[in-house]
Parts: sequence; C-alpha cells; structure tokens
Amino acid sequence: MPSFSNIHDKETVSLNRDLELESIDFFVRMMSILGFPRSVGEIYGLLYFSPTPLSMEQIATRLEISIGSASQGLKSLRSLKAVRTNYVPGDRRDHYLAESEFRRLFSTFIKDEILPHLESAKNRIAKMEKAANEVDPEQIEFINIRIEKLKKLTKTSSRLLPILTGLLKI
Amino acid sequence: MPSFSNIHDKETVSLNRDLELESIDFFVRMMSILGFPRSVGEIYGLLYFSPTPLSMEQIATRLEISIGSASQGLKSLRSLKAVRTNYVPGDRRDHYLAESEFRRLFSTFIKDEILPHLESAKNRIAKMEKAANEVDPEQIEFINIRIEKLKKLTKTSSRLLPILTGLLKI
DNA sequence: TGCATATTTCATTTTTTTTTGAAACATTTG
DNA sequence: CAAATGTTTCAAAAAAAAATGAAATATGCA
Repeated sequence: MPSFSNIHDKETVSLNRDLELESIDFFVRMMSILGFPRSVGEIYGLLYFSPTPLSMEQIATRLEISIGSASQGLKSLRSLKAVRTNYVPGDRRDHYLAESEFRRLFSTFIKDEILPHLESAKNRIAKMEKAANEVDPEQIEFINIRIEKLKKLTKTSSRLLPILTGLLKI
Repeated sequence: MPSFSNIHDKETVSLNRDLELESIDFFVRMMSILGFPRSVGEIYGLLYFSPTPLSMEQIATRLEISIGSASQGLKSLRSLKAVRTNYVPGDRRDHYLAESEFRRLFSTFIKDEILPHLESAKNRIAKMEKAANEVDPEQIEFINIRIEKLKKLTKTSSRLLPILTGLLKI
C-alpha cells in the first residue's frame, strides 16, 4: 500500500502526483531507448517536474527504490549531465535538480556512448582492409565495395551525430 | 572444437574468416546500440561479407548458434529489411543476403522502433496538460515551461528523425 | 497425397542486467 | 575528535532478456 509521501514533502504531496506519474512513464521509456535502466528514467522523471531540489533519500522514498539504486541512478544521470546538485542551506545532503536542456543530455550521450564506438569501428575497418588482401580475387571487388560502405557509414555518422544535437533548440 | 565450416561451403572456408570475424564484431556492437541481441548482429555480420546467399542452417552452423536463434534473428532482420531472401535453384531452403543499404535499415528502425514511441509520448503529454490544471498556482508557470519543452522535444524529434536517414547516402 | 525436409514457436534453461541491502567510506557538526 | 548522518560500493538476490531445443507447423517434392 504505497503512500508516496513522507515527512519531508508535505507541500507537494499529491496534486502533482498525476503529472509525476506521466512524467516518470515518459522518461522511463525515453531512457530505455537510450539503453538506461528503469531506475534512471524514474529518477529523471520525478525530478523533471519537481519545483524543489530533492535529496537522494527523498527520491528513493518517493519512487520506492533502494538507496543503492538511487545512488547509482544519480551517478549515471550526473555523468550524462542530466541532473545537477543544488546547495540547500541548512541541509548537508546533496539535492538534485533535473537539467531540462535536452540538448546537453543528448550531446553528452552521443559523445560518451556513441562516438567511442565509432572510433573503435574505424580500427576494425582497418583490420578488414588488411584481411581483404588475402581474399579470393573473384571476390575482391565485392568485398571492397562492402568495406567502402562501412567507411562511408562511420564517416557520415561521426560527422552527422554531433551536429544533430545542435538542431535541438531545447 | 569449432571448425567453422561444413559440407556446404568449401569454396569460402577460411580466407574470408578474419574478415568475417571483424564484420561480426562490428555489427554485434552496432546492433546492440540499436537494442538488438547479439545473435542479430552476428547473423548480419556474417551475411554482410558473404558473396553467396546462406541458408538458415549454414548460418546457424557457422555461428554455432541454435536453429531457433537463427530463425528469430532472421525474423528481426527481415522486419528491419536488413536481409532479403534469394531463390537458389535446386535448393528449396530459403537463402539470405544482407541488404547493404544502411539507409533502408535505419529508416525502418526509426519508423518501427522510435516513431511509435513518439506518438504515445504525445498522448502522455496531453494527459500532463490536463493534470497541470490541478497544480498549485505558484508552480503553474514552472510546470507549463517544462511541458512546453517536452512538446518541443517530441515535435523536433518526429520532424528530424525521418529526415536523418535521407542524409545517409548509402 | 504422403513423406521428407525446412521453419517457426514457445516452454524451459542459461545468461545478462538490474536491484537490493548492508558494509565500507566520507563528511559534517557538536 | 567522535558521533551522527549521508553516500558509495559491491556481493548476492531478483528480474529481465536471450538462447536453446524439441514439438508443432509449414512447405515442397515424389
């Protein structure tokens, strides 16, 4: 029988609750497309509509997740630059706010999660070109065309992806 | 003790093997970024450098995966339009070829896996707007700004993503 | 049509990922 | 400085995802 409230947040108990639930739903899906676990989407979804910064303990309590999950989830969100901490006078705990500029979030995601793969892809293609020398002459044409396509793909991707985030004006 | 060859493919046994391994590695990673299981990347990686169409049994044998996995993986790849079948005279089995135009693959992926999410996101935002009416007047400004950002995000995404694939000239 | 072969489906098993919770560590403050 | 509170880490448990393999189904051929 979840109550979704605790002693710390009497001011924002349940008028925002519907909003919060929709938000959590929204971001759980979005984060899962980006490959993040459920808890990460839940935390961001909660923070996104929170007018006040929330402590880790408040987050864990409201979402009914463990404090370990909250800690790890916030770690992911911090490294994504999707949340930032906010000093709250008279409270030594860290308080978290959602960073609402999606541009930043996507740009960090692309930089940290996609571009490194493209780099190692380039090494792999180099090895393919080496291996292609050993190939049956009848097939060399076919093989070379395919390798060219891979090169084009990685080149276009590493050019396009960083630009992409610039087009998000939010 | 894997042999990686069988009676059906004496002509392409191991000169291409290095190439194949690099290719499989490449596509396992790429497909996993797109959220597909390992086996899907393996199959596509194998087919990508195969000059001849391969039957499901050949695929399963060479990759040392079960026939069930091969069947399911090929199903995913077919629905992604990343492979097509090819009639081979005198062999009643289906034979598969990699579709090497990545544009098509990405375009199907975006259409089938991303755009539907954006659609349901729009519904969810509509519900948020409804819930926002019940919100404490002090917060309404803040809440409305956040909802606007979500709208912009979904709108920009559904406009941008389909265009994206057009920029891939491969 | 019936047999042989190929493919799909799906319950079960295996593997991988995520969460939990408690111990270790860190930080603040009295 | 020590006690109290807050945070991270990580081994173990739980949950989720993927692979297997065998039964069911489909397909083509004699």
